[in-house]
Amino acid sequence: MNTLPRARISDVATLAGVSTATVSRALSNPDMVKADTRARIRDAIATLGYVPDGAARALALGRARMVGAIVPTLDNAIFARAVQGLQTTLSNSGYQLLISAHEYNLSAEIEVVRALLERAVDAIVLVGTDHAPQTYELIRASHVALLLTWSHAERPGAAGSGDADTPPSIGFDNQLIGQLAAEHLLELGHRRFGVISGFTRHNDRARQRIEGFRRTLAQHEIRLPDANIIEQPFGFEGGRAGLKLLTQLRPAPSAIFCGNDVLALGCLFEAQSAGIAVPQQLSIVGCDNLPIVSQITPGLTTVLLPTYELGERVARALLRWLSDGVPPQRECLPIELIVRGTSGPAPA
Amino acid sequence: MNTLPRARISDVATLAGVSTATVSRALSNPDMVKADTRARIRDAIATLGYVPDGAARALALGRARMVGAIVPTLDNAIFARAVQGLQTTLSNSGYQLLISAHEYNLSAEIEVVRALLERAVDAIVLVGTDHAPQTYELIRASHVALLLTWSHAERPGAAGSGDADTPPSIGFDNQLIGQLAAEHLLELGHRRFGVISGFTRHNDRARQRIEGFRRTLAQHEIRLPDANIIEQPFGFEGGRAGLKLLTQLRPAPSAIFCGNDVLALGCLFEAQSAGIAVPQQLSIVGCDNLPIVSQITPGLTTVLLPTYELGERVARALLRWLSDGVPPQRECLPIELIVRGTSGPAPA
DNA sequence: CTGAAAGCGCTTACAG
DNA sequence: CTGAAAGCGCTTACAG
Repeated sequence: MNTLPRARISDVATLAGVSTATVSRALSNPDMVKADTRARIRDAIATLGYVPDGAARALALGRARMVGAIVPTLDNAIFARAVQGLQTTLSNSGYQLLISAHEYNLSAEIEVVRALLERAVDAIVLVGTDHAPQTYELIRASHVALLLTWSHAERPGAAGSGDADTPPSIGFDNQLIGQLAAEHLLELGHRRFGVISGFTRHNDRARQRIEGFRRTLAQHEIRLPDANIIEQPFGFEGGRAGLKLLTQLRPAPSAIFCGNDVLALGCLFEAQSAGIAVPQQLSIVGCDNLPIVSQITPGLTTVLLPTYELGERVARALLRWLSDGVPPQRECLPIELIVRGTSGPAPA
Repeated sequence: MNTLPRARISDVATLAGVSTATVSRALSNPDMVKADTRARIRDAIATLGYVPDGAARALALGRARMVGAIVPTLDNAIFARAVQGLQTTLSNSGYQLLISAHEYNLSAEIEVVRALLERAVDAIVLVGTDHAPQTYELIRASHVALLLTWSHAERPGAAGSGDADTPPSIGFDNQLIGQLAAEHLLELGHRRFGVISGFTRHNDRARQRIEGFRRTLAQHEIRLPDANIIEQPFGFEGGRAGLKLLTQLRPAPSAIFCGNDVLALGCLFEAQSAGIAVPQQLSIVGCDNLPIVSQITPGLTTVLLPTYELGERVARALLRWLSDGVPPQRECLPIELIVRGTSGPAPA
């Protein structure tokens, strides 16, 4: 319609015949303004197509109503779903989400954090507890709220700081994931195990899952040799490669716990390609419960992580923190093992 | 370390014994500042942990180095991948991505656009051409750059505006997608067709794909009845429901084109559940080429859309636009049919 | 090469 | 209920 420069609050004020202060109040505290003044302002806003400038508002207010989140990648449905829950919930409360991925590169993360802080976000969400000391330092110096997710945090990274400095976290008990998988497979009579995991360096979730699996086996007097733990890049190919390596072991495992469903599916597909019958000759347990895993045949036995809900919970905790100033309690969302066709009795 | 309030540029200036102007220059035009002054400033920044305040910077500069993108959903890997390409490329040039999803709700989109404009983004990316007039109006009044993607835009939505007002677009030829599917299936001898699509209302991509499919059939004297086009929510269940409906037709189709891979997979899984042999009794063609479709058996015949690259291209076009001021040319990325196991000769 | 000062577009005590 | 004015933390002509 018009090619005039973007309208400012002063344009609205002039057109409505009031001061900018009144326009501002009409926008943020409507009941401080007389009804018909408000109406004139409303009309002026409409005819000018006025949209407030968030940068100016953020500068004056000291808060931008923006939250930054850094996830390992968007290329895994599990993170995409959590981001979706986070975004939707924030959005409903007038907060905007800034999203970045670091693709499992810890030093990339530092730059991403800096970029987020430079946008004057009010809070930052990070996945897991493994982050560079510099990451923690930058965030602390900036006084923005920091919430860790996905892990039900122990003491974070290498920061070495006291308990008072531990950022709050909302996530899953990753050790329990490994434990549930182990208990299920032990019950089925398995005694030789393998693990396919993403790289554990800089990934506390992966380490904890393995640890929970290993610890539970140990309680049943079964040792899990290091050689039986294969680390692979996330992706179907990683799962395939993992199975190839595990089948070369003597004795070969009869049951494999995979760090997530993508690896588990890769493992399953490779088994099918290689003519290994699942679950007759090999049992597989994953983690995440992606929508696809209940569609394929056989269905994947896996641990359900409510990640969309995780995103919601994180958002709500953050919103409360930002408004009340009270930091969230550590929280741990319930998870559950779902048994499907890829796990069965150990072969004789 | 410290619990002092966040450092401002004046703190840095004081510590370094210079003016704020000099600090500002050292940050944005380093070679305007003498080397040893620069060094003192660098040190001051380091000891204070200073991070510039983007809100103030954006206000002074008139640009926030932020781009807003609105996608239908993050819950489809295909959008997640494009967002990933967009985010990575923007990030490398110092731009931050603000992301929102509207979950296929056109009026939700208006609010999301407003939220983005209020954050003073420099540009907005929208998927497809079907948007509320108000969406277009809001963006125009705000003078932010608007780039349409996924579609190789015809005239957008209901705006009814002249060609000069058509926003630039970078996307795919969605009609060609349907055409490639039709040509392939015709060559295999099929004569009875069905389509499973997402809802076409407010979704020009879906409409165009069907149109391309239908038009190509028409060129071969084959009519595609409306009853043979099933609209379903995106998701495996939608694909399953679509197949159930199509198999009730008399004559039932021997070949089905699905608007995307998720629907196609749902259709395939339902065929397997129902004991329909694919491709002996039924051929299926999808669109997207998700990673999973080459892993399953039989592999899915589909049209490969380079969506990560799309995200990159969109980002680069935007970056150029924002720096040079020259709006991007309309662009259409190459696509290709990939034949796998779900399509085969028509049954006798 | 550097500094003093105005200005970016808002909000909010402070007065009235 | 409303307005004048200061201030949020930067940047950038303008002088020197």
